[in-house]
Amino acid sequence: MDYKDLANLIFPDAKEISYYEEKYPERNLPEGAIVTRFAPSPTGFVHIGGLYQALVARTVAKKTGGVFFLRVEDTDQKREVENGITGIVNSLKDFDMAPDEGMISETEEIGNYGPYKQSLRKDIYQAYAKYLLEQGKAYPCFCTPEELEETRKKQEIAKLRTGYYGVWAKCRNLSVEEMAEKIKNGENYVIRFKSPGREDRKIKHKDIIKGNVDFPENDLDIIIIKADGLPTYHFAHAVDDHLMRTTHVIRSDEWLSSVPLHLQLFQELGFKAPKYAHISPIMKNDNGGKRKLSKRKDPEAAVDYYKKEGIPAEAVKEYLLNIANSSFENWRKANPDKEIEEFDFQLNKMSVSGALFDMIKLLDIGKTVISKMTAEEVYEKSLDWAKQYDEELAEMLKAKEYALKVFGIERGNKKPRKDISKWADVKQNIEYMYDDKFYGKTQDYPYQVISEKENISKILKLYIEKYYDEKDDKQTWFDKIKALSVEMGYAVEVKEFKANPGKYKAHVGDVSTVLRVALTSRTNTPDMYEIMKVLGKDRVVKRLEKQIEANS
RNA sequence: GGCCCCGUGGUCAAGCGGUUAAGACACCGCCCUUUCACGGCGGAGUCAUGGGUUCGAUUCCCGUCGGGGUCACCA
Repeated sequence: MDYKDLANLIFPDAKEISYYEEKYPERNLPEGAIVTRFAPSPTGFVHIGGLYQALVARTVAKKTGGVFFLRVEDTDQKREVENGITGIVNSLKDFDMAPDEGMISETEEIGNYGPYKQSLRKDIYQAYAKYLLEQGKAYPCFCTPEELEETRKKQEIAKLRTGYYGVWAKCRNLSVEEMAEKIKNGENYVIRFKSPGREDRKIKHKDIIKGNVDFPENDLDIIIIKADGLPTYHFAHAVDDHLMRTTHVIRSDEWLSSVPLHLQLFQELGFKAPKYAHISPIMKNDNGGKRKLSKRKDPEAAVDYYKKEGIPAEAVKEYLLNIANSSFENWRKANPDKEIEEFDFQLNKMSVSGALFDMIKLLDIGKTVISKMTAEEVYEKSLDWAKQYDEELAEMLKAKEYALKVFGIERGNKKPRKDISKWADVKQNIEYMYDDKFYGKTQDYPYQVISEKENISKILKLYIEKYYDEKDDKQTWFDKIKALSVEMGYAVEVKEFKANPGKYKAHVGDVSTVLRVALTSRTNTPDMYEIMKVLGKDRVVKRLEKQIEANS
């Protein structure tokens, strides 16, 4: 009995690895093309950190004419969640980041390097495990969880490194006959990798992001195939990224310390190792301390949160890209209208330490992103959002022509307004342009400097009777407000008012405020001239008259 | 605890032996022929700490402290 016989005993039906090597040949891509993947587990919603990794991975692949694929790592069936894959696929779609290859629904996939769902690749892993077994580079281990726990305790008491290595690796030195015997007796077992490493030797790793990192070699005989026949992450990573011809593994930096193991696995399997880029996680401030954004505690950790809040996907991507490469910001300033894809993203420029998540900055980017949209785009997107999350708004937006006019106010100028940072802001921003909302609310009107009732109604009355003409152009319209100010005895210029503070009680801006408040019930709105145009004469007069009445 | 990573203003960060230590968000002030917003100008605010090395350290080395990761039949 030798290793070969043992391998046959364990995996009698596994194919030769040459079969898979031929089935998944090197990719025929242009020089320098980078192949990356996003490889989440279907264990719940997509985390913002996951989206971040996916964005980075996709960006470098796109930039180099490579491939970005989605592989689902569902080797832990206990943690699996219903419709987990759908959630992942949809989240990527929401951010316009659909993969070139991989899963596209719960059961379907595209691409020639699949299956892209690990639970469907059992045969492949077993073929490679068999390959290692044949060479004596792997062995079955019969230790029970209880035994493992016991050795761990012993190690702890003796203040030794915990784990399955050296003298603690009991099954490592079983004879082939003993192993075969136990298997035939029906004992449960897993397959372990027989590590050739030594803890007292160093291994050098050059990470694209972290730079040079030296570790002790791995000497742990880690499990590669679990009792259920499925591989562990480490083994699946080596086999899959080799067969799928991944060139760059971009993943969260919690994997950094597994690099010695992974490199060893690639080596012993006879694979060429990919390049690694370990991304620092996105953090959050927690009572003065930093911690990773947590799925349980932080709603903003879930990518769906941004969708619900109506923060444009584009803004989230820009924000993330900004964390990834801070030069993005300057590039964006210089190229306000270019597509994100045109930015020359540099993997090696990514920060080595984790960034604190900054919602305020994100919302600021949201404002800029939305300010650049046309009225039509704003309309479509806020309607899409409203249909899902705000019925009332959806109802308001039914009258498309009118909504377009409202969204068109001060839009498209060289200096567009930036007052909407997310779709959830839209309603309160346009509410007063809708009569049922405007009249439906009882509220104290925030008149400011000019607050005496008689003056207010006098201004409004005068304006309607003497000055207001719907056909005026903007200059005439404003000249009339000035004339009204003069007639009321207020300063016609703010400058003049400031120069002679004792001389006037108020100025033209205060008169405008009275009109604005009467017309919209608020003190800050976009350009009043445009608002009045959109409202139209009848509605303007009606609103003003109502205030005259209220102030008489 | 072992191993590994990190530490520039409130936040994201450029800089990598000699700089008035960029820029962005936030904050404050001023300006911009109506408010708000935008925009412009200006302001406050930073190299964790102690030792080296050096003519000179934010930049290099070591220690300390602080933060993070990892040590599963989870990924």
